[in-house]
Order: sequence, then structure tokens, then C-alpha cells
Amino acid sequence: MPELPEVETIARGLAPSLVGRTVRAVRVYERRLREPIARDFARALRGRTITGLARAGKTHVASLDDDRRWLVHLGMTGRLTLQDGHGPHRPHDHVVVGFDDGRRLVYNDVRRFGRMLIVPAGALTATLGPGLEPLAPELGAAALAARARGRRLPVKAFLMDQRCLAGIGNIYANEILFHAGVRPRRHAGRLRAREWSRIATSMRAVLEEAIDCGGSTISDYRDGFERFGSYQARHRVYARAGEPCHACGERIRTLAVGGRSTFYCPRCQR
DNA sequence: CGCACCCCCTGCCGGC
DNA sequence: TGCCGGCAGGGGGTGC
Repeated sequence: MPELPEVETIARGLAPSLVGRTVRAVRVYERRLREPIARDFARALRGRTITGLARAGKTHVASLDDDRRWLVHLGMTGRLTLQDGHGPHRPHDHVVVGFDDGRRLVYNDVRRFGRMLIVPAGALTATLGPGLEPLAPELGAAALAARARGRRLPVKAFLMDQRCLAGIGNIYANEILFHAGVRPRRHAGRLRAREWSRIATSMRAVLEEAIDCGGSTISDYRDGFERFGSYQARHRVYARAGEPCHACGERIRTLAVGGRSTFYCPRCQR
């Protein structure tokens, strides 16, 4: 589910409600996620005050008052929602964190591809990996071209490689490449400077517009208050195989790149 | 060494 | 109607 715009939407939405709150209760109903939730997770979180909430790549990063960081990755189907009072325990609610204002943050994940752990602040970079922030001001065409130099993998796989860029997933890789007019199977190392310029511009434009829309709701995604995103209505290629291109009328084509469904307009993208 | 492939898990949808 | 295969926003390990 959640790529950079969805994670950003959730983090921005929840931050005003969570920052300054102190954790009163932690319940772990299911610790078997992509990696098991640590045995001492609840003990480490209980009593801590949240001092910040941000996004790094596709990961939520909550700062704690003991100089540690609480990391939450939502995988494909994870949800992080703030709820009032004591609603019913729903299927796939794996972790429930109660705060001093009576509200609770619920981590729900049907497929359990998510990740939840607490690390010292100093271990943050090592835990999250070296991927660059796509929206960082310094990440322009030159930085992208430098990272792609010599690499033969398809440019779409390059954009989705989290060790290179952190935050772009399947939906937005497709949409960015349509916006930039570049075919997804082009070798990353063979793109021209002007193509990297367009990709750099498109990356920022697509991700920022998607954030403004509260992300894309395909099926599972909801924000921190269970609201839908609306960017799916602006998708130009994703999941539109066989439908007419909004720009030229050509039928959108589909293929697999690195095992992931890929969509493009054969006329608009070269 | 870079990359394609398969797997993790559950749910849903379409076809037979 | 019911079963089965395929597919889904992510990521990591393996092996070529």
C-alpha cells in the first residue's frame, strides 16, 4: 500500500495528535511480522513520550524522549490509525498503543509484511539504509544520473530500488515515468541528461501532488484517521491497461519489470 | 556482482 | 455455487 505520499500523509496527519503524548499501555497481539516484533518492544515503549513524528522513505519515524526512534513500516497492507476510546478489537489489529489522552494508535496489517522496532537514534541510518529522499532539494538530475551511471537495470526498477531512492513504489514509479515521457524498460545507465532532468522534475511534481491529495487509495490504504486518499483519480497509467491515454488516446500497455506490473503509454513515453 | 526470480501472507476476483 | 489460479501498494534472500 503505502508509498512515500501515503506515509507522508499519515505522518503529517498524526503528528499534531501524537507529539507530546506519553505511552501508557502497549498491547502486542501478533509479533510475527516480516521480522518478529522484539520481546522487549512493549517494555521499551511504555512510559515514553513522543517528541516527533516524521517520514524516512516509506518508514514512519517517531522520536522518543529517551533518544531512541520507534520505526513503523506498513508493508503492502498496513494501517496506522488513531482511534478514540475502546472500540472493538478488529481482525489483524496486531499492536495497540494507548496514550495519556485516552486515545490509541492501532497498527493493523492483513498480510503482516510490515515492520515495527525501536532503535537508538544513532542506529537510524544503518537501520533505514542509504536510500536518498526523493524530495530532498539537492536530489536533482545530476544526483540521479550519478547513481544510475553504469547500471543496466530498467529505469523503473532503478526508481524503486530503496537502497538508491527511498520511498518510490510501484504506483509512483509508473506515474513518474509517464509524466517524464520515459519508457519503464529503458536502461537506467543509458538515459540522457535531459531525460534525467525530466524525471527529476516529474518525481517532485507527482509526489507533491499525490501528497496534496492525501495519497492513493487502491483498496486498503487509509490515512491516520481512516480517511481515503484521492490521487487514484489522477493516475494516468497505473492499473489502466487497455484504457486510452489521457494525453494522446493510445491504449495504455502493461508488462512486467522486475516482477512488478508496469503500465505505460507507447506513444507518450519513449 | 547485478539482477531476475521466488518467497513471505491474506484476501479478492475472475474463470471454469 | 465452489474451487483454483493469479494478482495486490513491499522487501529480502538466493542463485545464476
